Amino acid sequence: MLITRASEYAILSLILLSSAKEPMDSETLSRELSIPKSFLAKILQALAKSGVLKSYKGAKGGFALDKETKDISMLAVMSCVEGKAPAVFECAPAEKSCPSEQANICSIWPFLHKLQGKIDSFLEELTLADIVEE
Amino acid sequence: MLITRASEYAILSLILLSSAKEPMDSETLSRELSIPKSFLAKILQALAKSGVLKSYKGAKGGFALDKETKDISMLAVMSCVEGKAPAVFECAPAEKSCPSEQANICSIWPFLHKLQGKIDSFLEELTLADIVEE
DNA sequence: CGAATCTAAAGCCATAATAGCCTCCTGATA
DNA sequence: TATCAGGAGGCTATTATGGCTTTAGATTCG
Repeated sequence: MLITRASEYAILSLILLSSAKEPMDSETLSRELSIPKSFLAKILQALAKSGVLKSYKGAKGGFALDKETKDISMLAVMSCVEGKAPAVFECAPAEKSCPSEQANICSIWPFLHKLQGKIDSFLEELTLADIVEE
Repeated sequence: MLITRASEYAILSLILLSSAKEPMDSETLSRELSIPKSFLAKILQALAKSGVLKSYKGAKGGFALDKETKDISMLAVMSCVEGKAPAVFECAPAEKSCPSEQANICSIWPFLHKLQGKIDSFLEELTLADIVEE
Protein backbone atom coordinates (compact mmCIF):
# COMPACT_ATOMS: atom_id res chain seq x y z
CA MET A 1 0.00 0.00 0.00
CA LEU A 2 1.11 3.48 -0.56
CA ILE A 3 -0.64 6.11 1.48
CA THR A 4 -3.46 5.04 3.74
CA ARG A 5 -5.59 6.43 6.51
CA ALA A 6 -2.79 5.64 8.91
CA SER A 7 -0.73 8.48 7.47
CA GLU A 8 -3.67 10.81 7.59
CA TYR A 9 -4.44 10.02 11.21
CA ALA A 10 -0.78 10.31 12.12
CA ILE A 11 -0.53 13.80 10.72
CA LEU A 12 -3.78 14.91 12.29
CA SER A 13 -2.45 13.73 15.62
CA LEU A 14 0.88 15.45 15.18
CA ILE A 15 -0.79 18.74 14.37
CA LEU A 16 -2.80 18.54 17.53
CA LEU A 17 0.15 17.43 19.63
CA SER A 18 2.30 20.24 18.31
CA SER A 19 0.17 22.76 20.17
CA ALA A 20 -0.12 20.75 23.36
CA LYS A 21 1.99 21.52 26.37
CA GLU A 22 1.20 18.31 28.20
CA PRO A 23 1.22 14.76 26.88
CA MET A 24 -2.15 13.78 25.42
CA ASP A 25 -3.48 10.27 25.85
CA SER A 26 -4.80 8.29 22.93
CA GLU A 27 -8.38 8.48 24.10
CA THR A 28 -8.37 12.26 24.12
CA LEU A 29 -6.73 12.41 20.71
CA SER A 30 -9.24 9.91 19.44
CA ARG A 31 -12.13 12.01 20.69
CA GLU A 32 -10.79 15.35 19.50
CA LEU A 33 -10.07 14.03 16.02
CA SER A 34 -12.98 11.63 15.70
CA ILE A 35 -10.61 8.80 14.96
CA PRO A 36 -11.23 5.21 16.08
CA LYS A 37 -9.41 4.77 19.32
CA SER A 38 -7.77 1.40 18.87
CA PHE A 39 -6.56 2.09 15.37
CA LEU A 40 -5.11 5.40 16.45
CA ALA A 41 -3.36 3.73 19.37
CA LYS A 42 -1.43 1.51 16.99
CA ILE A 43 -0.41 4.45 14.88
CA LEU A 44 0.78 6.40 17.89
CA GLN A 45 2.77 3.40 19.03
CA ALA A 46 4.48 3.22 15.67
CA LEU A 47 5.33 6.91 15.86
CA ALA A 48 6.72 6.40 19.34
CA LYS A 49 8.87 3.49 18.23
CA SER A 50 10.40 5.52 15.47
CA GLY A 51 11.23 8.40 17.78
CA VAL A 52 8.78 10.96 16.50
CA LEU A 53 6.71 10.76 19.65
CA LYS A 54 7.56 9.95 23.22
CA SER A 55 5.13 7.90 25.24
CA TYR A 56 4.41 8.14 28.92
CA LYS A 57 2.63 5.41 30.82
CA GLY A 58 0.57 5.64 33.95
CA ALA A 59 -1.55 8.46 35.27
CA LYS A 60 -1.26 11.70 33.31
CA GLY A 61 0.50 9.69 30.66
CA GLY A 62 0.08 9.94 26.93
CA PHE A 63 2.08 11.02 23.91
CA ALA A 64 4.13 14.11 23.18
CA LEU A 65 6.39 15.20 20.36
CA ASP A 66 9.94 14.05 20.84
CA LYS A 67 11.44 16.34 18.20
CA GLU A 68 11.19 19.90 17.00
CA THR A 69 8.38 20.35 14.52
CA LYS A 70 10.93 21.38 11.91
CA ASP A 71 12.65 18.03 12.35
CA ILE A 72 9.56 15.96 11.69
CA SER A 73 9.27 15.32 7.98
CA MET A 74 6.19 13.94 6.33
CA LEU A 75 8.35 11.27 4.74
CA ALA A 76 9.49 10.04 8.13
CA VAL A 77 5.96 10.01 9.45
CA MET A 78 4.57 8.08 6.53
CA SER A 79 7.49 5.69 6.40
CA CYS A 80 7.04 4.56 9.95
CA VAL A 81 3.28 4.51 9.96
CA GLU A 82 2.78 2.64 6.74
CA GLY A 83 4.00 -0.85 7.31
CA LYS A 84 6.32 -1.00 4.38
CA ALA A 85 9.20 0.97 3.02
CA PRO A 86 8.85 4.63 2.13
CA ALA A 87 8.76 3.45 -1.43
CA VAL A 88 5.73 4.68 -3.26
CA PHE A 89 6.34 3.50 -6.76
CA GLU A 90 8.04 0.23 -7.34
CA CYS A 91 9.11 -1.39 -10.51
CA ALA A 92 6.66 -4.22 -10.80
CA PRO A 93 8.85 -6.70 -12.67
CA ALA A 94 11.61 -5.97 -10.20
CA GLU A 95 12.06 -9.61 -9.36
CA LYS A 96 13.49 -10.34 -12.73
CA SER A 97 16.08 -7.89 -13.86
CA CYS A 98 14.94 -4.44 -12.99
CA PRO A 99 17.23 -2.68 -10.55
CA SER A 100 20.74 -3.68 -11.40
CA GLU A 101 21.09 -7.42 -11.13
CA GLN A 102 21.42 -7.91 -14.81
CA ALA A 103 23.10 -5.75 -17.32
CA ASN A 104 19.81 -5.11 -19.04
CA ILE A 105 17.68 -2.66 -17.17
CA CYS A 106 13.92 -2.42 -17.24
CA SER A 107 13.09 0.41 -19.56
CA ILE A 108 10.92 2.30 -17.14
CA TRP A 109 13.17 1.93 -14.13
CA PRO A 110 15.01 5.24 -14.59
CA PHE A 111 11.73 7.10 -14.83
CA LEU A 112 10.27 5.45 -11.79
CA HIS A 113 13.43 6.25 -9.91
CA LYS A 114 13.14 9.85 -10.96
CA LEU A 115 9.51 10.05 -9.90
CA GLN A 116 10.24 8.41 -6.58
CA GLY A 117 13.06 10.85 -6.00
CA LYS A 118 10.85 13.84 -6.60
CA ILE A 119 8.16 12.57 -4.29
CA ASP A 120 10.61 11.62 -1.57
CA SER A 121 12.32 15.01 -1.72
CA PHE A 122 9.03 16.77 -1.48
CA LEU A 123 7.87 14.75 1.51
CA GLU A 124 11.27 14.95 3.13
CA GLU A 125 11.36 18.72 2.96
CA LEU A 126 7.78 19.12 4.06
CA THR A 127 7.93 19.21 7.83
CA LEU A 128 5.39 19.56 10.57
CA ALA A 129 6.68 23.08 11.08
CA ASP A 130 5.70 23.99 7.53
CA ILE A 131 2.14 23.00 8.28
CA VAL A 132 1.76 24.28 11.80
CA GLU A 133 3.57 27.57 11.73
CA GLU A 134 1.62 30.70 10.92
CA MET B 1 -8.24 5.63 0.69
CA LEU B 2 -5.66 8.04 -0.39
CA ILE B 3 -3.11 6.64 -2.79
CA THR B 4 -3.49 3.05 -3.84
CA ARG B 5 -2.03 0.64 -6.33
CA ALA B 6 -4.38 2.04 -8.92
CA SER B 7 -2.35 5.25 -9.03
CA GLU B 8 0.89 3.34 -9.20
CA TYR B 9 -0.30 1.17 -12.06
CA ALA B 10 -1.72 4.17 -13.88
CA ILE B 11 1.59 5.98 -13.81
CA LEU B 12 3.54 2.91 -14.84
CA SER B 13 1.23 2.55 -17.80
CA LEU B 14 1.52 6.19 -18.77
CA ILE B 15 5.29 6.03 -18.73
CA LEU B 16 5.23 3.09 -21.06
CA LEU B 17 2.61 4.62 -23.31
CA SER B 18 4.53 7.85 -23.57
CA SER B 19 7.20 6.13 -25.58
CA ALA B 20 4.84 4.13 -27.77
CA LYS B 21 4.02 5.16 -31.28
CA GLU B 22 1.10 2.80 -31.70
CA PRO B 23 -1.76 2.17 -29.32
CA MET B 24 -0.96 -0.59 -26.84
CA ASP B 25 -3.60 -3.04 -25.72
CA SER B 26 -4.20 -3.79 -22.08
CA GLU B 27 -2.83 -7.29 -22.37
CA THR B 28 0.52 -6.09 -23.63
CA LEU B 29 0.72 -3.42 -20.97
CA SER B 30 -0.22 -5.98 -18.37
CA ARG B 31 2.54 -8.29 -19.50
CA GLU B 32 5.23 -5.64 -19.85
CA LEU B 33 4.50 -4.22 -16.42
CA SER B 34 3.60 -7.45 -14.62
CA ILE B 35 0.30 -5.98 -13.59
CA PRO B 36 -2.88 -8.05 -13.29
CA LYS B 37 -4.72 -7.69 -16.54
CA SER B 38 -8.28 -7.12 -15.46
CA PHE B 39 -7.40 -4.65 -12.75
CA LEU B 40 -5.27 -2.71 -15.16
CA ALA B 41 -8.10 -2.71 -17.67
CA LYS B 42 -10.34 -0.86 -15.24
CA ILE B 43 -7.66 1.68 -14.54
CA LEU B 44 -7.06 2.30 -18.22
CA GLN B 45 -10.78 2.71 -18.75
CA ALA B 46 -10.90 5.34 -16.04
CA LEU B 47 -8.01 7.17 -17.64
CA ALA B 48 -9.78 7.03 -20.97
CA LYS B 49 -12.99 8.39 -19.51
CA SER B 50 -11.20 11.35 -18.03
CA GLY B 51 -9.50 12.19 -21.30
CA VAL B 52 -5.94 11.29 -20.39
CA LEU B 53 -5.98 8.30 -22.71
CA LYS B 54 -7.81 7.54 -25.89
CA SER B 55 -9.11 4.03 -26.45
CA TYR B 56 -9.38 2.20 -29.75
CA LYS B 57 -11.50 -0.86 -30.16
CA GLY B 58 -11.15 -3.69 -32.56
CA ALA B 59 -8.08 -5.17 -34.16
CA LYS B 60 -4.87 -3.23 -33.53
CA GLY B 61 -6.78 -1.34 -30.90
CA GLY B 62 -5.59 -0.36 -27.46
CA PHE B 63 -4.78 2.79 -25.56
CA ALA B 64 -2.71 5.83 -26.41
CA LEU B 65 -2.04 9.16 -24.74
CA ASP B 66 -4.61 11.77 -25.65
CA LYS B 67 -2.60 14.72 -24.37
CA GLU B 68 0.92 16.05 -24.40
CA THR B 69 2.99 14.59 -21.61
CA LYS B 70 3.43 18.07 -20.19
CA ASP B 71 -0.33 18.38 -19.90
CA ILE B 72 -0.78 15.22 -17.84
CA SER B 73 -0.39 16.05 -14.18
CA MET B 74 -0.02 13.46 -11.48
CA LEU B 75 -2.89 15.07 -9.64
CA ALA B 76 -5.20 14.54 -12.59
CA VAL B 77 -4.11 10.96 -12.96
CA MET B 78 -4.62 10.12 -9.32
CA SER B 79 -7.88 12.00 -9.12
CA CYS B 80 -9.49 10.02 -11.86
CA VAL B 81 -8.03 6.66 -10.96
CA GLU B 82 -8.76 6.77 -7.26
CA GLY B 83 -12.48 6.51 -6.86
CA LYS B 84 -12.83 9.52 -4.63
CA ALA B 85 -11.93 13.15 -4.72
CA PRO B 86 -8.34 14.28 -5.04
CA ALA B 87 -8.55 15.09 -1.36
CA VAL B 88 -5.81 13.50 0.60
CA PHE B 89 -6.29 14.85 4.06
CA GLU B 90 -9.73 15.51 5.35
CA CYS B 91 -10.86 17.03 8.57
CA ALA B 92 -12.25 14.04 10.37
CA PRO B 93 -14.89 15.77 12.47
CA ALA B 94 -16.01 17.63 9.39
CA GLU B 95 -19.60 16.59 9.83
CA LYS B 96 -19.99 18.78 12.86
CA SER B 97 -18.58 22.21 12.45
CA CYS B 98 -15.29 22.00 10.68
CA PRO B 99 -15.23 23.74 7.32
CA SER B 100 -17.38 26.81 7.59
CA GLU B 101 -20.86 25.83 8.60
CA GLN B 102 -20.55 27.26 12.04
CA ALA B 103 -18.75 30.33 13.17
CA ASN B 104 -16.40 28.23 15.23
CA ILE B 105 -13.85 26.45 13.14
CA CYS B 106 -12.11 23.22 13.97
CA SER B 107 -8.71 24.19 15.28
CA ILE B 108 -6.75 22.03 12.90
CA TRP B 109 -8.69 22.87 9.77
CA PRO B 110 -6.40 25.70 8.62
CA PHE B 111 -3.37 23.46 8.95
CA LEU B 112 -4.96 20.63 7.07
CA HIS B 113 -5.98 23.01 4.35
CA LYS B 114 -2.43 24.26 4.13
CA LEU B 115 -1.03 20.76 3.91
CA GLN B 116 -3.56 19.76 1.29
CA GLY B 117 -2.69 22.81 -0.74
CA LYS B 118 0.98 22.01 -0.71
CA ILE B 119 0.42 18.44 -1.77
CA ASP B 120 -2.04 19.37 -4.49
CA SER B 121 0.29 22.00 -5.91
CA PHE B 122 3.12 19.55 -6.00
CA LEU B 123 1.10 16.87 -7.74
CA GLU B 124 -0.45 19.39 -10.08
CA GLU B 125 2.90 20.72 -11.23
CA LEU B 126 4.44 17.29 -11.52
CA THR B 127 3.64 16.14 -15.04
CA LEU B 128 4.37 13.07 -17.04
CA ALA B 129 6.86 15.14 -19.00
CA ASP B 130 8.85 15.78 -15.83
CA ILE B 131 9.26 12.08 -15.35
CA VAL B 132 9.74 10.93 -18.89
CA GLU B 133 11.94 13.56 -20.39
CA GLU B 134 15.67 13.12 -20.25
C1' DC C 1 6.00 0.12 51.06
C1' DG C 2 1.85 -1.69 48.82
C1' DA C 3 -2.57 -1.30 46.60
C1' DA C 4 -5.38 0.97 43.45
C1' DT C 5 -5.58 3.34 39.27
C1' DC C 6 -4.18 5.06 35.04
C1' DT C 7 -2.51 4.49 30.28
C1' DA C 8 0.58 2.49 26.85
C1' DA C 9 1.59 -2.04 24.58
C1' DA C 10 0.27 -6.07 22.32
C1' DG C 11 -2.52 -9.45 20.87
C1' DC C 12 -6.72 -11.53 18.44
C1' DC C 13 -11.07 -11.12 15.90
C1' DA C 14 -14.67 -8.84 12.86
C1' DT C 15 -15.69 -5.89 9.17
C1' DA C 16 -14.89 -2.92 5.07
C1' DA C 17 -12.28 -1.70 1.27
C1' DT C 18 -8.93 -2.90 -2.16
C1' DA C 19 -6.72 -5.92 -5.39
C1' DG C 20 -7.20 -9.35 -8.51
C1' DC C 21 -9.83 -13.07 -11.50
C1' DC C 22 -13.19 -14.51 -14.83
C1' DT C 23 -17.07 -14.16 -18.14
C1' DC C 24 -20.09 -11.98 -21.20
C1' DC C 25 -21.25 -7.92 -23.98
C1' DT C 26 -20.24 -4.19 -27.38
C1' DG C 27 -18.05 -1.78 -30.99
C1' DA C 28 -14.48 -1.72 -34.61
C1' DT C 29 -11.52 -3.66 -38.02
C1' DA C 30 -10.43 -6.62 -41.76
C1' DT D 1 -18.93 -12.38 -40.79
C1' DA D 2 -15.13 -13.61 -38.14
C1' DT D 3 -11.88 -11.70 -35.11
C1' DC D 4 -9.81 -8.47 -32.16
C1' DA D 5 -9.79 -5.53 -28.14
C1' DG D 6 -12.30 -2.33 -25.05
C1' DG D 7 -16.44 -1.94 -21.63
C1' DA D 8 -18.94 -3.67 -17.90
C1' DG D 9 -20.28 -6.61 -14.26
C1' DG D 10 -19.96 -10.23 -10.74
C1' DC D 11 -17.12 -13.02 -7.62
C1' DT D 12 -13.02 -14.19 -4.63
C1' DA D 13 -8.82 -13.17 -2.05
C1' DT D 14 -6.07 -10.06 0.27
C1' DT D 15 -5.28 -6.06 2.89
C1' DA D 16 -6.65 -2.17 5.59
C1' DT D 17 -9.58 -0.56 9.13
C1' DG D 18 -11.70 -0.80 13.40
C1' DG D 19 -13.24 -3.26 17.95
C1' DC D 20 -12.04 -5.58 21.97
C1' DT D 21 -9.41 -7.85 25.71
C1' DT D 22 -5.33 -8.75 28.24
C1' DT D 23 -0.74 -7.52 29.78
C1' DA D 24 2.86 -4.40 31.48
C1' DG D 25 4.83 -0.20 33.15
C1' DA D 26 4.14 4.11 35.81
C1' DT D 27 1.92 7.20 38.99
C1' DT D 28 -0.76 8.38 43.05
C1' DC D 29 -2.47 7.68 47.49
C1' DG D 30 -3.07 5.44 51.84
